[in-house]
Amino acid sequence: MPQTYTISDLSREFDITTRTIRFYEDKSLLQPERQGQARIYSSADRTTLKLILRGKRLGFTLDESREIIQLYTPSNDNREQLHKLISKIHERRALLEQQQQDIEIMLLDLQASEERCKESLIQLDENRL
Amino acid sequence: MPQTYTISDLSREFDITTRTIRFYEDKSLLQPERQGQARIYSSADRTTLKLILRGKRLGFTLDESREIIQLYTPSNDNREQLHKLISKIHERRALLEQQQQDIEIMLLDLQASEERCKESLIQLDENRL
DNA sequence: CCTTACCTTTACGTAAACGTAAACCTCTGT
DNA sequence: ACAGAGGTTTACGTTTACGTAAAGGTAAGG
Repeated sequence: MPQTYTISDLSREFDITTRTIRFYEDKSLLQPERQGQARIYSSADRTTLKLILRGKRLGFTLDESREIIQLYTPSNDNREQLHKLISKIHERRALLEQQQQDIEIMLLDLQASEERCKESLIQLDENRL
Repeated sequence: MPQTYTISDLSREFDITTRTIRFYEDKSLLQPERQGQARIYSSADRTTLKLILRGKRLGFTLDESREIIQLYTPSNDNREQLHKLISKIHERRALLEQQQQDIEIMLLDLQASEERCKESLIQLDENRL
C-alpha cells in the first residue's frame, strides 16, 4: 500500500501554501506523479519536502537544499562523481559546524542577556521597598 | 585610544562590500559617527557588524538580527519591557535549539551518505580486479 | 596641476521565494 | 441542475538584500 498525498494534504501537514509546493516543483525540487491533471505525491516526495523545509530553517536557499538532497541520494556511477560528492559533503559539514559554533555562542549571549534582565528586575523590586 | 575604522577597513576585514555596510546603516543597524562626510566606525559598530554577519550565517533576516542585537543591550527601564525581553529571549532560544537539532540530523545524514559513497568506491575498486 | 585612491549620495536593476488574482476544470452532495 | 470545495495554469506583484552604475567631493603624492 504505497501511501500517497494530495497537495493540500502536504500543505496542511507542513503548514505551507499549495503555491509554495507548486513553486518547489517549478524549481525541480519535487516531481510528483499525475492523476489526470491533479498532482499525487509519494512518501518519497513528502520526505523531500521535509528536507527542503529543514534546509529553510537553517537558512539555505532552495538551490543549496537541492544540492544537499542530491548528496543524500548518490547516483554512484563513476569514480570522479563520487569523489566530488565526498568533497561537497565535507564542505557542507564544515558550514554546518560553523553554524553550530554560531548557535552556541548566541545561546550563551542570550543566557547572559537574560540574566542581566533578571538582575534589573530584582533591582526594581528592591527599589520598591 | 578608542579604536576606529573606515568603511573599507571593515569591508576588507569581513569580506563584504562597502555597499553592504552602507545598506545596513540605511536599515538602521549601524549608526557610525561622521568626520565631515566620511563615516567613522567604533569598535562597538564593528561588534554590531559581526553580530549581523553571524545572524546571516544562521539565515536570519536583517530585521531578526536587529531584534537579537537589541536583546543583547537591554535598555532596562520598566518592568513590562524586561518581561517582554525575557520572553523574546526564550522564543529565540527555542528557535536556535530547533536549528541545533536540524544540524545534528543533517550531519548524521551526511555521514551516512559519505559512507555510502565510500562503499561505492570500494565496489568499483573490486570490480576492477 | 593631475592622477590615484579613497570617500560620498542617488537611483535604477536584480535574484530568490513566494503572494495574489484571474480564469478555468472536476467531482460531490443536495 | 447547481453550488461548493478542491484541483489546475498563467502571470503580474512584492519583499529582502544587496549589485551596479552615475556623478561627484577630498586628500596625498609626483
